[in-house]
Amino acid sequence: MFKLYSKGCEYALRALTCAAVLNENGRFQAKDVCAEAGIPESFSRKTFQALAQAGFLKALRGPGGGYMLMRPMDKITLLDVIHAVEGDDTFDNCVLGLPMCGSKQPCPLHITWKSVKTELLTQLKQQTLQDLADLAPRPKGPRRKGSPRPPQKRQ
Amino acid sequence: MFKLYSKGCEYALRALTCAAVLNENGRFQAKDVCAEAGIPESFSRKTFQALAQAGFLKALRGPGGGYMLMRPMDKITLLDVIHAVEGDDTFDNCVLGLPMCGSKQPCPLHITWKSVKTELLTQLKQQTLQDLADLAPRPKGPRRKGSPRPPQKRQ
DNA sequence: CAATTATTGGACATAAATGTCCACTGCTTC
DNA sequence: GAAGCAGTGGACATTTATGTCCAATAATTG
Repeated sequence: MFKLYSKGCEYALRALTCAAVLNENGRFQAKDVCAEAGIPESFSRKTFQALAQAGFLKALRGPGGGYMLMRPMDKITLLDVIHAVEGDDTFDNCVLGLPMCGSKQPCPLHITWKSVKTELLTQLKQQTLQDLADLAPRPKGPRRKGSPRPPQKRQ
Repeated sequence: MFKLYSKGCEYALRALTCAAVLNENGRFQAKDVCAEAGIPESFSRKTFQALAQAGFLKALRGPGGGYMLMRPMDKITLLDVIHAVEGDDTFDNCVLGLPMCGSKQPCPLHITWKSVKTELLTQLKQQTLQDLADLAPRPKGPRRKGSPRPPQKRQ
């Protein structure tokens, strides 16, 4: 039962990957992006809240609201998202579940796992949301006819 | 919520790591090894069953019974154990949870994850149970005064 | 101010992982 | 064959992860 991250985090990455597709200026609504990504809306909203509280998204309430990316997509790494959703210590625990495991008292798997983890973290720090969006399949035609209700005072 | 493998698999590795300590000839009993490894016995027994069915352990019932390693410890890799407990496809699923993801239609994270996974699998194939046992802290003195009931016809 | 819209956060529901228990089978010994 | 030992497998209990719902909040529009 290997898992790189939780479902919530998986949904966050999928949502943000296609958020760029929906709107060029980094704005999107939960409902739209969840439908686009094919992920459960009610559950994914929780993750958006976490991302908002972590400062990667700004929540805008009311008509024409939604979420706004606080940084350009190429300035948000995958590790940023993972840490925001999972906590900063996701990759810190001992693989064998030994509480005393550390550099002083390494578990038998410590060194092995450390080297693999280094490679993993390097990759997750290099790749950004922009990279994901660029690789994502482009939509065939225009997704929707303009914003469903164009904001007027905002932006 | 990163997880390299399930609790059952974690317990298996911890148990087998100290199985060598308990008995030189690759024999051990569930009760002893669970106490030694500090893992829940009832639950871990299920994992032993899986390992027995996978052919890595041979179960011996009756007095003086227990489990016997079917191969020398340096011939069983960590990946062997993981596959036996988790199934052969633990590391095969798409990290973003996309069903259509594959080499033909790679998800945005496909290449990134593939390279990390290759490194991970290489390590898990190189490291054996013997390596884990060698790295495990040696017990200070004799664990127990001989077998609690030395088998006579067996071995 | 009233109505509408979109996020918020807590309560609740379900599913999956983890953990426990016990009657049973097979084996060994006497 | 009787007794006891150790693994087996199914049923059950608990915990965690995942998923849903709804009243409340904040912002926009008229």
